[in-house]
Amino acid sequence: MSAEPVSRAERKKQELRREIIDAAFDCFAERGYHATGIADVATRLGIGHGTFYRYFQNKRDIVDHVVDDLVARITGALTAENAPDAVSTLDEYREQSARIGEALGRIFGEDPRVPRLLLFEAPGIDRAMADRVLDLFDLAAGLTAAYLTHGVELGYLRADLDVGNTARAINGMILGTAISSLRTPEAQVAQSEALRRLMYDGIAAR
Amino acid sequence: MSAEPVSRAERKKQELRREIIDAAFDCFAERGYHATGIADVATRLGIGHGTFYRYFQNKRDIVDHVVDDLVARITGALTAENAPDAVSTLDEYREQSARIGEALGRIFGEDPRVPRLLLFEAPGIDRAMADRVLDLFDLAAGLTAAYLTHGVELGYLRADLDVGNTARAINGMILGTAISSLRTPEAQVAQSEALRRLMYDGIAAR
DNA sequence: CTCCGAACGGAATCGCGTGTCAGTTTCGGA
DNA sequence: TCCGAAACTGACACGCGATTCCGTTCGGAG
Repeated sequence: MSAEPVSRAERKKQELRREIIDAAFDCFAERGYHATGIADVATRLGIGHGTFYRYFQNKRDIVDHVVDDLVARITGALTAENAPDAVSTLDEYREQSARIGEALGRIFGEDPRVPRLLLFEAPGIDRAMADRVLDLFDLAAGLTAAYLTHGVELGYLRADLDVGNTARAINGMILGTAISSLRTPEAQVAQSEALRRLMYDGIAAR
Repeated sequence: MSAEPVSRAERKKQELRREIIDAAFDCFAERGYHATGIADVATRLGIGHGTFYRYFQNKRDIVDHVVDDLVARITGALTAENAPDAVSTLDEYREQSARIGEALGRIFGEDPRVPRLLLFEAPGIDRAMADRVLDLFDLAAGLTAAYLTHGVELGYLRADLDVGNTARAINGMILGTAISSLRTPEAQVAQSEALRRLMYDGIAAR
């Protein structure tokens, strides 16, 4: 982008940095944060664990980078190509939510290590990390709320909708889907469909 | 119940055992499992940490007992005085779910340490502990599914309801409420109402 | 009051994992 | 081919916390 001193060696360095982050993700997600030592991460890459400290301050430092990565991927999927004001009818909205659901399903369902790290490991590391996870939930709730608000304004959603709390409820269902997929990844699609059905039709007999 | 050799000293012993479990719960929930040492738990009670090992095998052992306690409290609230077949109309069902919601709200909302320990600390301890948490989710899903099945059979719920997956979606919303209550405990009631509204009316305009 | 076994406390032990550092290797330029 | 700088390595030095162990205290039976 700006600077251009990418001197071959510099590129190698960035590449190793990436690999360390990926290896750390693997270890943390598989064995758990507390159970993996720096040595484990290093061994997985076939480097000495001293080298690790040339790239990251300490163990706590790297898990932040790992989570940065995940958060970026998720917010990317959430915002990309899906502006709230791109739709104007209930049916279009339903299609859009299916699209978003698919994107999330791809991230969470395709690799169980993602939800495992983000939902099971991260919150137990630290107060600070737990707060990051809660921040992510808040961010997602804000996003969902924006969609709902848009729908209320255009009139295809109930006028008396409690936008904020309904958004949290919907995100809760998504969370539930992500967690279920830890045990039964194959049920994910049906789960996602049931979720949408609940949103649009409720559960009551007509 | 059965035996009667409760020799005063024996009662004292059981009492201390209880106190240790409670103190451990406090410490784990406040500082986190990995951050609290046995010494912290012992100090909080004013006993030597050697004494701890007269009551529990090791650190891992006690957290199991702490979780046992929580699980018992939750399943108790879930099953007590709320049999699925106690209702026969949609309105009654709605009242019953409100009652269950209140019971859960009392447990999760009244003391944020409960959801914090159960949802944020426990899953990161161990695979085994993570499995216990997932088991609890499954149990809850089964329970919710029983309510839904009953409603479908009596005809006040949609005949084509995907019972299992809808149950998981509903539990997800409850989960979302519990997590929200970590940051905004006061919103819990509104959250719970929005959840029920979503279940019964959906989000679409009429 | 005396004695004995159980309960207790906390100093000492032990193992483990983080983070450091001095010696070694690699690499690019001259 | 050689040199210096930068990167890499892994043995080592901690510190920390779980668990053990033994001298001391307590409680209640005789």
